[in-house]
Amino acid sequence: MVGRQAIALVDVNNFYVSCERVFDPRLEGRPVVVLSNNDGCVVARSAEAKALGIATGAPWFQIQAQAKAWGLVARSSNYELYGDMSARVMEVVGRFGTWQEVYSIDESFVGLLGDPAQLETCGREIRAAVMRHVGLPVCVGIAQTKTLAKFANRIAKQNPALEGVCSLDSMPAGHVQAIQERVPASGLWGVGERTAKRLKMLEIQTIADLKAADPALIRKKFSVVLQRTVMELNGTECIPHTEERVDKQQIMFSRSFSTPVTTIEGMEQVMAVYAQRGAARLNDSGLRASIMTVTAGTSRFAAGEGSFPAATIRFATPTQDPIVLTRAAVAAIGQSAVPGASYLRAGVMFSGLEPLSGPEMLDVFAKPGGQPCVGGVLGDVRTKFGSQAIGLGFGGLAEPPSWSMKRELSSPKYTTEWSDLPVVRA
DNA sequence: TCTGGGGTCCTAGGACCC
DNA sequence: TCTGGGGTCCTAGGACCC
Repeated sequence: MVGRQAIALVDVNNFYVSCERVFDPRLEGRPVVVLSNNDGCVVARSAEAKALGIATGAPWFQIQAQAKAWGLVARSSNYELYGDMSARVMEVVGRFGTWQEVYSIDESFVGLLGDPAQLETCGREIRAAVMRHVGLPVCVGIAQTKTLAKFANRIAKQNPALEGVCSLDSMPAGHVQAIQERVPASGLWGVGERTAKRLKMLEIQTIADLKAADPALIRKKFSVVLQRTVMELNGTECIPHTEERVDKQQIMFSRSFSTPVTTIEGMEQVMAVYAQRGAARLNDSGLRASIMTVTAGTSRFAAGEGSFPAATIRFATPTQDPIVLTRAAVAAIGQSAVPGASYLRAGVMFSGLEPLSGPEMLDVFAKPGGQPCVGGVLGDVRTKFGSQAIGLGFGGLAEPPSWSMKRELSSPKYTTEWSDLPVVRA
């Protein structure tokens, strides 16, 4: 048989934890968790931590007390490290595919070609290559559609005997069927809690049940999204692969604070900083925005109504100018925030995006051949001298303000800061 | 005291037009 | 007084994902 098409889903096992382990082998074999921003809750767990019964999303303050007794190690999330490791994994995996779609920070779909035996061999080669070049463990699921590749990947993860690779076509059909009859539909990519509950009312409980359901009925009662899932389960490709990332629709910068902000002036400071962080993202993406939404919120867990102000600003001329955006964001939050409310988070969101084009703005900061704008210059300075090197108003403070994010347990930026390069002694 | 941040896609409904 | 079909564009909200 020549050239049968298949799709592989390659993802890194416990990605954040595995990244930490590459640079700190003492973490090997120990329970390890990685925490969200502000060291709030658990976002990644090692197998040992899962075995302890620690759930994703578990608040750190609730498990911290037992950490010592468990020998549990916690790390703050270090997105610079993970982002850089991700790029390395994607590059290696991409070498094996006829196409590649990067789906998330630790997953990509790749197109493979071959008979079932070749496909499985290829999966093993991908796994070995990523381990050799990047030092991270991956699992590979191979099948005819994305939905099935995801499912195969799950089988690979849950059956150590498969050694990280599951090619659905190499498995006995009865075996696959048996698993599908056992696993609830909610274990499937694209089927969440809500949908699973509604499916149950139609006596559709397992993946096998869903696979056998009438696609037309599913579309009528649910959506075309779920109909596609049903068809993909039956081997018909319905979810297109997009090699090039489609243009972004929106760009956000949103964060919780380490301590509440209760004054209007305080929120104006926050917005001054956040608008600049958002503007920097716009600049990095080569985009400008015609709509900016600023939001803030009190704790979702506090008693009472809470306050969730939101204001939308439209710009007659799309912009990415941090001065314009900061000024507008500060004014908007000043008008919509409630004095005395105990705000815990804020964000800015940009939409109505379009590419920066043409040097229509005459600017003293213009650089030859580049985009002439303040945002670009600020970006260059940050790249060269560090992210805290320059900013406007409160965004230029060298010492972070009191409400800034807490990241007490962070590992060094091993691969992206010269000063954090690991030292090896022989 | 403490509870993440960033996205995508789809649908329904309203405004407006011919 | 009752009463059209068809279309576009935009927005809000739901559901899901990692």
